Amino acid sequence: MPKTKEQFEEIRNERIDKILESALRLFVMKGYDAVNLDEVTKEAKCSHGLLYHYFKGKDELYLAVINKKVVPYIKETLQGISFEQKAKYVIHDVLKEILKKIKAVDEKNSWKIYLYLNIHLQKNLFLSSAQEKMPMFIKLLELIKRGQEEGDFNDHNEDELAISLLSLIKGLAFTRIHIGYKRFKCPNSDIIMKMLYK
Amino acid sequence: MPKTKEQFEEIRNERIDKILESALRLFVMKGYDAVNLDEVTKEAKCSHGLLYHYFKGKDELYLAVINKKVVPYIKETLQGISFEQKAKYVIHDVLKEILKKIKAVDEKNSWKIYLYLNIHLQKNLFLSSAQEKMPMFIKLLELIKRGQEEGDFNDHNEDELAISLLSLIKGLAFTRIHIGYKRFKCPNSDIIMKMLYK
Amino acid sequence: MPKTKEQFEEIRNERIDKILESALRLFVMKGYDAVNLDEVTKEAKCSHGLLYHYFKGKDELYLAVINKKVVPYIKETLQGISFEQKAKYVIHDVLKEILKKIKAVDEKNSWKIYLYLNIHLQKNLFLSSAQEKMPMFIKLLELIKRGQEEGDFNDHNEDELAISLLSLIKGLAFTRIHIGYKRFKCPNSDIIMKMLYK
Amino acid sequence: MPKTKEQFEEIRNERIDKILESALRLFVMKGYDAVNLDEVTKEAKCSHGLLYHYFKGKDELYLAVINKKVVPYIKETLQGISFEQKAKYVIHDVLKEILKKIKAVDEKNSWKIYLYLNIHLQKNLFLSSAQEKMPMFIKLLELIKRGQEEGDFNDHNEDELAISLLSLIKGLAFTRIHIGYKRFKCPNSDIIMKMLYK
DNA sequence: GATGAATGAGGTTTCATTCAT
DNA sequence: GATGAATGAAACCTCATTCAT
Repeated sequence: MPKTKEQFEEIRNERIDKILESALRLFVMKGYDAVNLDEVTKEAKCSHGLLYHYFKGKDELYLAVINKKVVPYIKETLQGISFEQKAKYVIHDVLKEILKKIKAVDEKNSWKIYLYLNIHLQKNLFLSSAQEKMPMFIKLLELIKRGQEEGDFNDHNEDELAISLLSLIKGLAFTRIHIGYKRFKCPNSDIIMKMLYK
Repeated sequence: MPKTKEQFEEIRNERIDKILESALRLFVMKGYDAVNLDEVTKEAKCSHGLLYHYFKGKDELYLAVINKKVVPYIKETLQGISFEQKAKYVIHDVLKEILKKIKAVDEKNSWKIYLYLNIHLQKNLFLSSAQEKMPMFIKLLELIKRGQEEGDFNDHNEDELAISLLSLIKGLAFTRIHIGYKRFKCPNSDIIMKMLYK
Repeated sequence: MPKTKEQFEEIRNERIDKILESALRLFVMKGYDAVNLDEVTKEAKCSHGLLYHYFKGKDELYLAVINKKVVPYIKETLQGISFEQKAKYVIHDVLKEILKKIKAVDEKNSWKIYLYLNIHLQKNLFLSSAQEKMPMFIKLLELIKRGQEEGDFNDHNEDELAISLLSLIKGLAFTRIHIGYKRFKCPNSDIIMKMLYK
Repeated sequence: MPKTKEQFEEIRNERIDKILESALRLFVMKGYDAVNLDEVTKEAKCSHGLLYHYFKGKDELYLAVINKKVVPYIKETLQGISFEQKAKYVIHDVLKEILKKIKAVDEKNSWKIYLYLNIHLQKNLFLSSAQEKMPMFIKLLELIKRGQEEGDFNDHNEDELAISLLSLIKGLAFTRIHIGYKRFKCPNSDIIMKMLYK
């Protein structure tokens, strides 16, 4: 009995997902250049041919990881947060949500956060053009300004504050990944918020 | 008559230094794997042969950059600081010294700081064994504990605080490098110290 | 639809065999170090990449030549010989069989014999550990001892006799190879057996 | 006080000798291609420059080893032998002399014999033309013929006998070198002479 | 859709040789 | 005579990518 269209579709998607997951892990752990596609195919248990069937090349695979895995994850993570509240609550909520993910036993959370911030803090690679970057950064700047106007945050330059915050989180994700679950002590969100408060 | 030992020594050192400087820049800007030795030799204006005359290979070149350029620079940077004072002053002094370097027009400062922290926060590469790591981290832990005992710092877990601090600084150096001198707004050390204070 | 396993297997084996044959010839004619893989690939009409697809490196290629080409050949050559007879007949049979091969027009025979004895008489290279050596030597010792007990062989030290015999044969193969088919006068097996007889 | 001409001469010769000795050992142990001149200079404790001051290159160094070390040694070894006696006595004397050297504790003896025979049995290298080869071989052929006429040797083809003899000796030297002094059991010259006798 | 053989450009490394002093 | 720094061609090896089936 031949498979239905849906079944084919499903197999297809599973295969693509396997490749993306393997690629995600490896890109995070070793960095773009150190990854070789042999490892990816081995981990995803597929042939070179198939990988190239789905992705035009290494670059596009990387982009696909970002667009299919990382960005949706970040959106989902932040989707429950109300941006109507006072700025300090918004930022605190975002921070708590992200730290919760970083602390999670499942490392994948940290991978995605790390990759996301890595892209947003880097002026770089081939993807620079393909990727409209910094939306998160812009949003954060607005929130900080609002927080200052609302009288909650200190008067340091807003750029400084935003960069500090993002750098810190990226650093934490990086450290979480490379130091392992057990040895990693995640700072409380309150510690971090102190940077912003008056 | 052969050249004197001193003459050889001097030629040697100059050439080695040139190579190390080039390598330092490239390792920081592109990461270990993305660097190819052609670039290094081109930048250092020497042949492949010479590079291999002085360094056994890419690995060893990287290690030499760390040991000859980065570690001494960090030591020098911190050497004026008195560790006799109260812990909060020590840490603040260290922080100020490091931020001053990161803010400097000369990018090299940030390179070295970035590489140093990268190694110390990474459970890593081939150098893991060759390198007794984490001495800075250990020292920082002690200082934080002392600061807590002296009643200046909050009671958050000291590991958390240390990792946060180092991650933040590394992130700043990274951002400074990749975002360029002019666009980079370095946070004031007071902002950062807030993470520690009660 | 992918190629069947059998098809792949066949392509693979043909190509591998071509490479091994080229490598065998070159290793014998020039020695391990003088061979460069360019020659091998040119002779086997394949790319560098393919060679490395099948063999991890030069070392492994050499080992594969031994294990896939030389050892089986020796086994096959000696397989018809009955080891039940008196020792002097066994050795004489082995000798005749080997000399027949060395005298053959097709040089490949001498290559394999030469390489085999080269390995067995050398306390050597990288393969020392990977290779359980000297089994032929051990066997030969036993046969010589038996021949002495049977009253056919002289009473010289059995080690001396074995080494002489193998050295001689290796020398003949070497000479056959480097002096060419026509100029080579292979000694009669009777001449050689005289070394052993009373 | 300046050195005299003779003193300079002596230093010079000592230096050259050191280089030749190192080269000899390495050429024998590793083969021409596997030797690199760095090893030679290291072993001879001299600079690259000096080596090239005395020898035009690797080829010439090899030739110098042959002409300055190997050939004189062989001549010296055989010089006491009377060629007036019956052929069988001449050959036996030569054989005894050579085996005595191969058995000697000092490995150098075997090195030189091995290299000498290697050249004479090989149709080869760059030196083929530079080197009038085979004089020993020619001489041996004459002796064998004479021995046959004198009724002592068997009637096997004289070429066969000569090649067997030289191959055997070369094989022994090779084995002696690579198997070590202690494990090597040198065959008695009588064993070998049996190949020739009626 | 799927396979893995095959390619070749380009990276890393080695080493005979030259050279200024 | 003597040094060792310097060169560059050529070796070894890797890996993104293509291709026939």
